[in-house]
Amino acid sequence: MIALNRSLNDVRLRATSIEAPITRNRLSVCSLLSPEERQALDDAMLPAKAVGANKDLALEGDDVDCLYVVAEGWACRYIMTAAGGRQITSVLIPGDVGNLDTFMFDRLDYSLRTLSAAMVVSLPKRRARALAAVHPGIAQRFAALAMVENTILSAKAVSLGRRSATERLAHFLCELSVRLDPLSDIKTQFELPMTQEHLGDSLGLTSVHVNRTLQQLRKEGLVETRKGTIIVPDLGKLRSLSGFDERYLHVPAITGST
Amino acid sequence: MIALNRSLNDVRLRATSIEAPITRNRLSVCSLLSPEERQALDDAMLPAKAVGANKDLALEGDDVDCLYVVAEGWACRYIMTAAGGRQITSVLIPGDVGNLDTFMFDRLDYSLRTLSAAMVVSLPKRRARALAAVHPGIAQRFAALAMVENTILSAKAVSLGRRSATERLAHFLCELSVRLDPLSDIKTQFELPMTQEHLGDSLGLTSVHVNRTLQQLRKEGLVETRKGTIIVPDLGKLRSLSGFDERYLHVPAITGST
DNA sequence: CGGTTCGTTGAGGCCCATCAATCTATGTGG
DNA sequence: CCACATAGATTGATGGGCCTCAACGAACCG
Repeated sequence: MIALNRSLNDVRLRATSIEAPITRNRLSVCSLLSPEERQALDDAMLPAKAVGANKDLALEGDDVDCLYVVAEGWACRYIMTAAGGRQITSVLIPGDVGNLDTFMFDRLDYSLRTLSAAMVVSLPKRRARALAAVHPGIAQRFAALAMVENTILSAKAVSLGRRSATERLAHFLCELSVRLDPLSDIKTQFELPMTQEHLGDSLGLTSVHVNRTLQQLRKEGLVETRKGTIIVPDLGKLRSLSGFDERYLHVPAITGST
Repeated sequence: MIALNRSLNDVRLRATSIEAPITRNRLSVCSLLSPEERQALDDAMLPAKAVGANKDLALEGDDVDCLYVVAEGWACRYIMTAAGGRQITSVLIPGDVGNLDTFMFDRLDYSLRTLSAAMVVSLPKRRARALAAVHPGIAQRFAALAMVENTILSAKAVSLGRRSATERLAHFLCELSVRLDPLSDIKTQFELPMTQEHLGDSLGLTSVHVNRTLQQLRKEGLVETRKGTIIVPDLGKLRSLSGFDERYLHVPAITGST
């Protein structure tokens, strides 16, 4: 079972054939939904669209009428300050819903942008609301996803508020290692389609300091980087360095696995 | 202990009308719920309990079986880092649900503590889930509250990641001025039952630097402080200084007002 | 009065930002 | 194939915002 789910490549291959149902979305892929609810959600999704890297899907202030699901590739939510600073508030990986809150609100409070080339699936807000009004399980699914985002945002607040640059970066990598492969906690290597500037905008640092911090981690043998992929030789060390505790991600509750 | 007794008396005076329904909670007080849904939620609430200031209601790692609603007084969620740092991830004001995510998860990812003396109402998790499984409106209400918390957490990430100490403090005060009185945006004075250390733990600063930052704001005539109350002579200036835009709080969507 | 909590002030230092230059990899057009 | 452009990674020098440590003041209460 774990072995089946371990390979992301399988899923990605299937997702590229647009005819196949979109399997990588955290809205409907959940054993907690009834089969009818899952089917209803999948039926409401519009066909996937290909988007290039560093493209804004929507801008802060927009009235968006669709939920965007990142089926493939990475994206992010970001907010600009008056002074021109950029803060990435969420990094979105395959399966994530980019603008969950559009389910409730009209105005977008952040901008939505791809980090890498991506496939994006749209779910019309009206249909999502209509489904949630009929199926309590779907409404609860929205609540569940919102609550996980809540814990991730809380963890980010802890990092931004109270952790050093090294700890922040290490913690972020630990978080990704779990989110990218929820069912195996031995994900010690993964592609990271983010520039050091992206990392800085996510971690509240400058790209220059991200660079130096990465060097520090490399020097201590905690990470290796090769052309956009991250290798973590000793996940345990990285976790203890950053105080990472994966339980806040609530993988069982979200995947529906035991 | 002594301070506790005094505070308890204080609260009891106001709370003597315990027979009356708990009106100050953002779960059921919402015109978007049907009258039956609202009634069902209110009926599920347990009687309010008085709690002193700086008391932990629950600790990180606890398996909590109730949702705690802060009916009166202030509270917060906080997370300790391995190094001993404290980060307040959310400040809870009257009406807020302290642990919304307990609706979905068993383990608490943060500690829950009062800031001032408070009245706390409990809603058993099982009853909340049972209600949500039957009433889609209630499930959506949980989703809506979680999504507002997400926008507040995102704004906090922006502050922690990209704003100076002065901007952070100013932004936080602007946020409170709206949250404390959603229906009038002219709330230029309010009680703030937080020490400078509390503020520091919320803003990712030390209490010493909060002190200096407050002095700065006072010197510029942007805030006045009197015994636990904050006065904002010119809300517009404070807002533009901190880049505050109240729309992210989505007051209309949450209160159900137009 | 003495204890405690909270606010205030000062001196010194570090982490990270800022500014700027260089290097590398990749891609592009002639 | 080379000249050139561009994006991203790297390095150095310098400075500042905030932390740390420490002491003192103020308010409150037993």
